[in-house]
Amino acid sequence: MAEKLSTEPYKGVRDFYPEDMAIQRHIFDTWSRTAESFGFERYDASVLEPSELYKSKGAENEELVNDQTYTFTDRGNREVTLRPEMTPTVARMIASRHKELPFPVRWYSIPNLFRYERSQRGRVREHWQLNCDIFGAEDQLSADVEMIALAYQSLINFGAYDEMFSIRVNDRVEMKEFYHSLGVIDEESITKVTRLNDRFHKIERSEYMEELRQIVPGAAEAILEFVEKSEQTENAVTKALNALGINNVKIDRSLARGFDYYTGTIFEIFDNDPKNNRSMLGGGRYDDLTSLFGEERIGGVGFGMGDVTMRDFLETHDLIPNLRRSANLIVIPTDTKFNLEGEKAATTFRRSGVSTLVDISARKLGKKVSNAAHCGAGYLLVVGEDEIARSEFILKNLADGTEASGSLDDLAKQVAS
RNA sequence: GCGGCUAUGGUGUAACGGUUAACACAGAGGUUUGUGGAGCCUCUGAUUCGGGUUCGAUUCCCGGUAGCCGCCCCA
Repeated sequence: MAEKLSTEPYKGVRDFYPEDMAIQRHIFDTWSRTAESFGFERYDASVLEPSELYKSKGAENEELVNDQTYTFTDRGNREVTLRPEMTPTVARMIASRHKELPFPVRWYSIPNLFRYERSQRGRVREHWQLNCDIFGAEDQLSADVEMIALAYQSLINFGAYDEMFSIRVNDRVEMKEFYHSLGVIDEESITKVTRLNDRFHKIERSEYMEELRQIVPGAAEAILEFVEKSEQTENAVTKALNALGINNVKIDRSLARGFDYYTGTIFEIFDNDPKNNRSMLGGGRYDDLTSLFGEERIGGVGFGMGDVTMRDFLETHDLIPNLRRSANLIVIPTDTKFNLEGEKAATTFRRSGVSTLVDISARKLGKKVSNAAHCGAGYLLVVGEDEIARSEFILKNLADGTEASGSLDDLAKQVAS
């Protein structure tokens, strides 16, 4: 005997058994439905991209690509990366057709993304993400507000209530103006403060202040006050969201959102449940994603939300509905020698649009009936010697126990209606 | 990359260092053979791997591996 292969999936990725797939479909369906209800169009691309796409933004990115992505060399000696995020891809696609697209463009996608990292709660090596973007809108405020409203609505469409989550909004332009007003001008200090602010809710106040004083000795008190009181303030985005009836939104000056392309509004949605207190979704405004491709600058606003964090949220708040899906009709041959007659009968029902499964197992009739009832089918049809001989069948409604008899065509019409 | 915790049937759990490793669920079969989810009966099936301590290890120690939870990072 050869050495046994492991039944475990590859490190950090998941198998989707039917019960998991049902949840995954529910998440994807809800995402699509929400995005399309805002008039967004779906796009997709390959998981493979040339590595330059991710390295082009400087040495920092090169390191990121080398350490945290799946990158390999193909047989043609090209360096290839499994996409770790969707934004560069969609920027490439937009840049490629920017002359023919009717801006503003509203696009969404549900790509699978890969990152080479140690997995932990809420983070695995392959995940799916709803990505929504509005490109090239002149009215930036409206685009920002619509984007956040879409994110909000998707959670509502999962059955969430406002109290379950909170939307936190910040703005990089406003932060910069604030720092400048304090005389903090150099980029390095601003970057350090931003990075520290990102940990504001995680660390002790004293630790925060200690580090802050080291970076900006003269402005530490003012910054602390600004961050601490941010919830009591508002800006154009939060006011507009309030006007749309979205009230679980707050300014959060500690919000940082990494250090890449965001240039204006940034936002995250947090789970309010202490058991799952984490960010479920994040996004923001970027001025320029396309000049890398030699095209004019096209800005936009977008967000991404992951399937893993979404599922954690739904489980935490008990928002996963009963998703059991079985065939609507189970055909039960009384003996395996009638299985093919059963398949024949099933064909009639399937052609009428009734999902139909033939129980071709060797179990006894009583067991088959039990199973049909157990798996949640709506109807069952027994196919045995008498029925075949007379071409007349009995259809049983499992919900109320009633029976109807007739030809297969008649019964199929009845179930279909 | 760093740290902590865990590892027993398919799943979830139990077992003072001492008989045949227990229980529940799931699965298979039966309940006298053509009709309901129950009940009852039966069966299948496990100590992650490699060392060590011991008369004896699921239990204690060391290491590997894997998983989980943090840190770093977060696209």
